[in-house]
Amino acid sequence: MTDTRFHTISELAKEFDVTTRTIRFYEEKGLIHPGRDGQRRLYTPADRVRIKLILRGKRIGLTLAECVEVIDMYDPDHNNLEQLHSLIDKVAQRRALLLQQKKDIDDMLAGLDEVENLCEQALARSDSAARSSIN
Amino acid sequence: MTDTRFHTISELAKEFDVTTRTIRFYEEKGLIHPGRDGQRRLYTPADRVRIKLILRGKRIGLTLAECVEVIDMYDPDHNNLEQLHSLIDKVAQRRALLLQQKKDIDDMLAGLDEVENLCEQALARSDSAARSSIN
DNA sequence: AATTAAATTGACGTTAACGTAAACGTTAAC
DNA sequence: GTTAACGTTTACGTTAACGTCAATTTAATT
Repeated sequence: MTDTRFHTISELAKEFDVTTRTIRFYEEKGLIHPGRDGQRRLYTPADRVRIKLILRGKRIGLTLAECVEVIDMYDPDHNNLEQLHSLIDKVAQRRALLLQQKKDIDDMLAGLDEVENLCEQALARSDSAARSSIN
Repeated sequence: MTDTRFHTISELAKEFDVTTRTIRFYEEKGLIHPGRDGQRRLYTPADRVRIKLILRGKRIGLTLAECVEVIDMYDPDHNNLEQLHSLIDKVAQRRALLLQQKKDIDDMLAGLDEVENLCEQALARSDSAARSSIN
């Protein structure tokens, strides 16, 4: 039985379709902390999840710093009341940003619908033009 | 009656909460083409809309180049069949990206819900701890 | 043992999207 | 008529997020 609890850097790079440089860069910036087997990096499932969350954040336009912010919300300091309150505030702010983004996306999707309709109409017109040119 | 059909650069900068440098930069990059009154730039409502679309695109993480791509979809070359088909393809691709982003956002929102619940539970616990410390 | 494939560190390069500063023109107000 | 307030061009600076070598080390294969 091979130990499937760890991943190599190239496995993860392939899985997430990023370069190994990218993954090492995330470590440079302190976003992940893989262990080592001698010199080589070993990534736990937890590391894998963090990378997944980072890339999800990036897909919606977060900076790496913002990704960390969001990810850190999952692992808060439960001992400090002040921090809990500021965390709640951050959650609210982030939620507002995300809802704005959803609206932006819906607006764009609606725009794309229109564009598509215009295309279809234009195609329909050129279709009938083609048919009449046969006669 | 003052002519309200045009806007100055600072009006737009204030409205959209960007710097004038930003607006001039978009012109440098060919995203907008304001007219001139002598040396001064004059922005039409159409220019204003383009800026609005650019900023909407940016909010969901598009690059300026991608913003242009999307905006150009609204103003296609209706004369060319090939271009119409490639436009339809682009619309489909963009739609897929946007739907992925919506999913990412929904996932994050769900995550934030969880975090918020954890916060509330932690607060509830410290509340009861505080109450019992009164007795 | 020698080759090959994968990983590592270090360093410099690159692109996008503006920021910032300098130096100058214009016009509205006092 | 001069001081603000606003606008313009030119140009160099900056930050984030990697890319791209180069030089080595380690591991696996033949």
